[in-house]
Amino acid sequence: MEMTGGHDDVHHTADSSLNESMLSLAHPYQPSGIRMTLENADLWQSFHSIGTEMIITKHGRRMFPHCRVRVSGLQPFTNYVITMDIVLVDGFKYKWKKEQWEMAGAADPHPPCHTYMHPDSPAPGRHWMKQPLSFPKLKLTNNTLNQHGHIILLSMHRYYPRFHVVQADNPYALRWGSVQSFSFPETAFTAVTAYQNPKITKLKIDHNPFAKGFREGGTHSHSKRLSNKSPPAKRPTLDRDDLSNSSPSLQRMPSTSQFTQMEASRASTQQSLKGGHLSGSALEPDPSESIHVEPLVLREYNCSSDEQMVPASMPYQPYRSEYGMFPYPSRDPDGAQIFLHPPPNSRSASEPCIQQHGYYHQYNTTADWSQSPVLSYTTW
DNA sequence: TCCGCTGACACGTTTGAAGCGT
DNA sequence: AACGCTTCAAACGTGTCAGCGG
Repeated sequence: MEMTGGHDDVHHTADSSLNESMLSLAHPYQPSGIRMTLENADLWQSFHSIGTEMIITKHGRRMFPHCRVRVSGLQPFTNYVITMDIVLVDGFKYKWKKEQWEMAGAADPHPPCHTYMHPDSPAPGRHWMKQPLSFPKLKLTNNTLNQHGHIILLSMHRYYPRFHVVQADNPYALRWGSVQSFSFPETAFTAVTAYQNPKITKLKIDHNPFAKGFREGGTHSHSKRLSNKSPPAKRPTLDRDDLSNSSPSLQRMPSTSQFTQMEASRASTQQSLKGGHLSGSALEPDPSESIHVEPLVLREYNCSSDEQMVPASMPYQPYRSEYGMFPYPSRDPDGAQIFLHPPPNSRSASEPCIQQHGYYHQYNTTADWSQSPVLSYTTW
């Protein structure tokens, strides 16, 4: 079993991969050894490189690829709750035009977002670290009246999944001092009710076993099916979680920095986007900081709740901005932000907590934890 | 007219119960 | 009786398409 004390080597490995600009932002010590790795990273990268789209339907649609992560650095015998939510990348909506996504104005008002709790929660750290955890049953919907706990998204808006590791014996006794949030830029996607990019369709058909019926015949496969009935297939036990087991992993290495460093980082990010042409999603790193599948680096802030993010290792299909500016994110307008409220008095009201690669978080301190509606939105 | 959304459709996959043998 | 394996059928999940509505 992977024990907390055994990660020093990995930390060193990752730290040695820091480039100069990142080193200048790194904090000399790390407050937490919790790390999260995206297991099916290469699959995500395949989609990310052409612009991931996720279908949302009234009754809920599963994600594909779904999120599969490995956690390490937990205390083996301490209980943790692991949750996932999906937050807006920025404050814009998009449209598919001329074979690419481009901005189509400000984002629509967003409904409250559900937080999806992993069904194993709460569980001791050794359980979480024993094997990768995935969220294959999570469904996305555009039905704001959804009563099934599906995560509500808006079509034509960009999102990314976010994971929270909370030290807690039960979901009703979360300890704010130990919340760690993780996100992966390559998991950003555009929510759609129908696929826009045919490349995405093809990639999904190639990788998703549920779509095998569409592998041949292209767009005319539907009519083909009508005349080519095949006998019922045997029942091979195919574990969808194993579809990308061989994926190289993207590792999330905690590092810390402080507010002044965040400002520098933001300035750097904005500078990298000069010219108005987006080099990628709002989560996309400066290309000069792009790291490949080697241990990745993130920037994190030493606060009660951290969000850790690593750059994607592949360029993303460019987004065309009609505004000549980087789609600077909104303040996480969905309800999920409330999940990250720190306990009262834990930080100043205006202190920004996280800003990485253009993504900017600021804690809302208008509600304290005891009043947080997160649990009422949490589903598992 | 354009564009996004919805439901029907047929197919493959998953799941769990039932049956059988050891 | 308990266990493990196989078989079967229903449920589920998928992308495509036509039609609808704003």
